[in-house]
Amino acid sequence: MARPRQFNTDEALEQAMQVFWAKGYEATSLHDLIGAMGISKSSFYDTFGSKHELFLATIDRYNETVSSCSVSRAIDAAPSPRAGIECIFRGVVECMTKDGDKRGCYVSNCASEVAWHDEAAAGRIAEGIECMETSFHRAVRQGQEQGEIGKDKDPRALARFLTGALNGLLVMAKAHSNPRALQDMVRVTLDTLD
Amino acid sequence: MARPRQFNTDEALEQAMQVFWAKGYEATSLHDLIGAMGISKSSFYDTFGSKHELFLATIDRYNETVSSCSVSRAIDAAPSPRAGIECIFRGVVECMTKDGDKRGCYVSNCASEVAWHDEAAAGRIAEGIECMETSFHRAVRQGQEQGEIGKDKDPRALARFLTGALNGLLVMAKAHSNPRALQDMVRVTLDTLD
DNA sequence: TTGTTACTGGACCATGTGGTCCATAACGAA
DNA sequence: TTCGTTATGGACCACATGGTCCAGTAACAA
Repeated sequence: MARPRQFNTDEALEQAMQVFWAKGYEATSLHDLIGAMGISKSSFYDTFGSKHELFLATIDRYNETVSSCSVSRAIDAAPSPRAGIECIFRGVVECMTKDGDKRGCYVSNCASEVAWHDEAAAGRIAEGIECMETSFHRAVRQGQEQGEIGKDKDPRALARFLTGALNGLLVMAKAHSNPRALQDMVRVTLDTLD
Repeated sequence: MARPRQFNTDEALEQAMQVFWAKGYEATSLHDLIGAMGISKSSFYDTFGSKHELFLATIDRYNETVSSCSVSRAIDAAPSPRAGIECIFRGVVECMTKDGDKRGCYVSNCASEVAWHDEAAAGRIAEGIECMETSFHRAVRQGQEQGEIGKDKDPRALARFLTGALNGLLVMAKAHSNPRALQDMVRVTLDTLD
């Protein structure tokens, strides 16, 4: 063995994800990527193989680090499971209307853009979606145990519904800058938990 | 005056929309477009100005011909407003799981891909979304008058919710090929109408 | 027949595309 | 010091990109 790796692969992957997230897969060029990653073209191909392989890797990374945590973490941080769910939806509305960050959810964006052209990506995207569902499922069951979510509801169905509603909210928010429409949507969504 | 127009502008626009719909804006090249439209590059630029102007025109066209009709039409064709709403959601599930047409909704795809980079497009996309909302709003009010949708609900909020839920369903369906998840989502969505 | 117009195909443009290759440099371990 | 490895920058590739321009052709109205 000689000379250990210099640049941080994870960090480069993170930067690449940010670019894909901000611009979309097709609209992102190699130039954009190596610029953001801070590595040379040669290193790029040596380490990540191709633009497409890199892309797949970023979805994996998102699933492992962002997706699997963000929903779960929000729920764990909140005073109760139901409050956690509410917090997620209201947080999305706030984030998408107030500041400039309208990127939405990476896996949701990928689903819209590439999921049905790109089999390899589709599998990973499905994993990401299922991961959200699982987090919601856990929250719903906990909420039901604590009596703040109707016990007559099917927790799996509710989790799937919440996952879909969240994705829908993100799409709406990208077009519709009117916060009232988003707030209305969230209100009705959250009412289903009663 | 001499020689009237030969190729049908509307038809060409329709074809262009189909390509953008199938591939997305960025992934569509001029080559793709003029091939599908069946016109020469020269005519393309003479008539439509640029790829981007053409794109905007396709969104307008979608709003005028597809979007404004599809939801309204489904509702009008159904035996009752509520049945119409149900029909739309179940239709999406069937369409996205059974046959190969996973393109989803044009305006929804555009919202995800370009809405927040592209101001000009965003306005038109917002119009499209509002159009869906309006159709749902009408259906909800009619359903309430006929007693099949809870009269205690705010029809505007419900319409916005349904619009969001539909968009969410489309995103889910692109990734998730599992029909049960989609059916679950639809069931909970439709339960809000009670 | 003539004039006007709609349209085409192809040449041409600069630049960008994803991708390969390689000589060279930096560096750490043996 | 030597050797193996990691990295770089730049040359190079073929082709695609969106876009312009124009000579030529086809069709119709007057």
